[in-house]
Amino acid sequence: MRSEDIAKLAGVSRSTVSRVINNYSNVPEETRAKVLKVIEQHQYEPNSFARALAGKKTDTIGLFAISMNEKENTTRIYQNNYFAPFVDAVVDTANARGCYVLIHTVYSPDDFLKVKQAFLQKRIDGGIIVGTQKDIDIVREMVGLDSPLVLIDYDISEIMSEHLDRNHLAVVNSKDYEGATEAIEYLIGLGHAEIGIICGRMNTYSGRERYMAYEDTLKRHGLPLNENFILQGDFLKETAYDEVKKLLASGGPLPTAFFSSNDDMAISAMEAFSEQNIAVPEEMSIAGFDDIQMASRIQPKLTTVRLPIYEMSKAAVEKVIELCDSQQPTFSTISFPARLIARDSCQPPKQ
Amino acid sequence: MRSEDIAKLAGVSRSTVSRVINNYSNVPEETRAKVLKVIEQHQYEPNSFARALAGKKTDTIGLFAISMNEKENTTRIYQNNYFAPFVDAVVDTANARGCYVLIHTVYSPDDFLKVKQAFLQKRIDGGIIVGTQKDIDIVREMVGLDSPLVLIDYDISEIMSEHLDRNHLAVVNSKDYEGATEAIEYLIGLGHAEIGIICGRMNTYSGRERYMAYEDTLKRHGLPLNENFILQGDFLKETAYDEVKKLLASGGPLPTAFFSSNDDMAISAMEAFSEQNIAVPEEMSIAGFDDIQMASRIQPKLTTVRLPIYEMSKAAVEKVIELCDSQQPTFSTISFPARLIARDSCQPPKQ
DNA sequence: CTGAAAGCGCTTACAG
DNA sequence: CTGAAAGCGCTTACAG
Repeated sequence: MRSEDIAKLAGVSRSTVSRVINNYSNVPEETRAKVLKVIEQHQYEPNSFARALAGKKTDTIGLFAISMNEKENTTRIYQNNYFAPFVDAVVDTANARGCYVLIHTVYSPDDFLKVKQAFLQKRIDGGIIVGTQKDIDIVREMVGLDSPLVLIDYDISEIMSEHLDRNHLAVVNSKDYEGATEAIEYLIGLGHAEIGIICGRMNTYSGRERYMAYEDTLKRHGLPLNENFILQGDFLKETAYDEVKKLLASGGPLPTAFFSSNDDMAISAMEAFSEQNIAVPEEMSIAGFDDIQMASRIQPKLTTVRLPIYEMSKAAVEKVIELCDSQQPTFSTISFPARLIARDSCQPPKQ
Repeated sequence: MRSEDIAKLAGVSRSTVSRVINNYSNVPEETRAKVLKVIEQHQYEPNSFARALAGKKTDTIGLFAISMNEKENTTRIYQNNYFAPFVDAVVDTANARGCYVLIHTVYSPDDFLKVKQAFLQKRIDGGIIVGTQKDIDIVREMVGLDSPLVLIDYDISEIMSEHLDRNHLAVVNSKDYEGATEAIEYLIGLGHAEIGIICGRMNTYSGRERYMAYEDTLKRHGLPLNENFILQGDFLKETAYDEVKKLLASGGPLPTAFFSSNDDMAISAMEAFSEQNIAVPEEMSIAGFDDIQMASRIQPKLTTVRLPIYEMSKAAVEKVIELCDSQQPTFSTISFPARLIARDSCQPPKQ
């Protein structure tokens, strides 16, 4: 069934059929009704490719999740507790706005070709990239494609200094620095003076921000920065588990609290401690970041920093759509607060 | 940049450009190289819509997650521990096969229009539907669209009796009945005689299968079926929590073990019990179904039935692609085993 | 081996 | 208000 067929059946031309489909105002109500009736009777839907070819939008946005450093065969991306809610929220919002979403994951630099193709082949009106690593070259390349693009979680100052701030681009961030600061000050307020950190991947924006907040806050409070208490994680639970075990095995002194750069690692750390009979929170306080679903379902319930993922995703979707609609290349950026959710995994240090 | 431009630059016709893009054999190596060079220089990618219009495939498959009974504003679909891994695995497999995936969620019957449109508008070559409820009318309608379609988790006998088994259709299931049977027999083997169940949504195939396994197995072993121990759940954690609390509040006798139709509910039940100081597994054994990520990270680690989601998803993707490629309408079905993973949440009943 | 031409199914000036 | 026509960017018989 093509518009031609509908036209014949309704006794009009394809032009008219097209006009009613596209809601042109200059179609008499009677004609419109006649055409609409035939369309409904036959469940006609215009071929989306033909429409797109003829200049309409695709009504599809791309969602690309970058997860370069994930190890093979371990947690994949949607089981990744960080990405899953973004995917969830983006699809949700986009669907509600009548957009389809094309999803692609990127595990290696080669996979990037696919996301470039999605743009170049005109499969999508615009795209959202989440989880970009610190790699201004890739960002430059993507921005160079000159399609509406929204980056979730990327260092704005880097974009500014590279003068990438005047294309069809928007950046949506969360205030990780402030959120992490709040968590650490909470720990300090509880009386902790020896605070360790499990780092995230330092080549991501959030990984660095969360770490910097840790370092700055300790310094500001005149607290020692003990190298042994700075565990090199990568956001993955296995690594955090191993690092904690290693610290424990070393037999050296322990901090009284740990701030973990994400919940997944915080929970592994809890496991590692409890296996060594170090009670959380009695003997060791742990705070996480992200507030993943599991955080409130384990024992003790995890104190963490909540990321406003839904709001961020929604903003990202609205931004791409806005960029698709507007002619003027604009650059914009928006940052959402991340706030502490105090639960049961932290308490004052033992005397 | 269009094929026309490439053609000019390479000194050939569009036809030839198209031939090299589509890997026709009758292009001399020299010509091919010349064209390829220009293509690469300009990062040219053929417009996917034009290709599709001209008869090529879209190289896109649809993934539709149906979640009709989810309550508003509560767990959305990708945070849904059942769907997330399917999405993960499907995207993964499809991407690896060079396919894009178009995702859409269905929360209400109205949303179904969108999935129909995706087919009708020819946006995708074929689709995968996961989470279809027992609604043969919708299935009939989808199958009637006459596009390659794979159903994950649907009652095959229903399809057979409706004679829907000769279209571009495939069904991918897991052996929930056998898996649930294994779990219940394990409980029985441990010595439990009073076994309760937390039901899933009975309008889904897996909800019914898991329940039937429970009923049949108890009967086969001559064990009593106590109505009070049959909790009406719907796969959602909140409902399970409430139901367990209600049972506890009733003050009536308790079973010594519960089989929960999914892990999410099993974990809620554990919470509810522990809040009433009923120790799991000492005083109450609990077995779940799905083996979600959280199952092995909570205390006690949950005994559950593992669903081979990755294999199922992979089969689904391969099946749609196969259906897209083949001319003959075929019907096929494949069923994957689900097996018990015994962990720490079950033990023999207290004397 | 390769180009000219028709066709895929739409949309949108253009002309009336 | 509405139809004929051009055009979107490809692919693929067809003819040579």
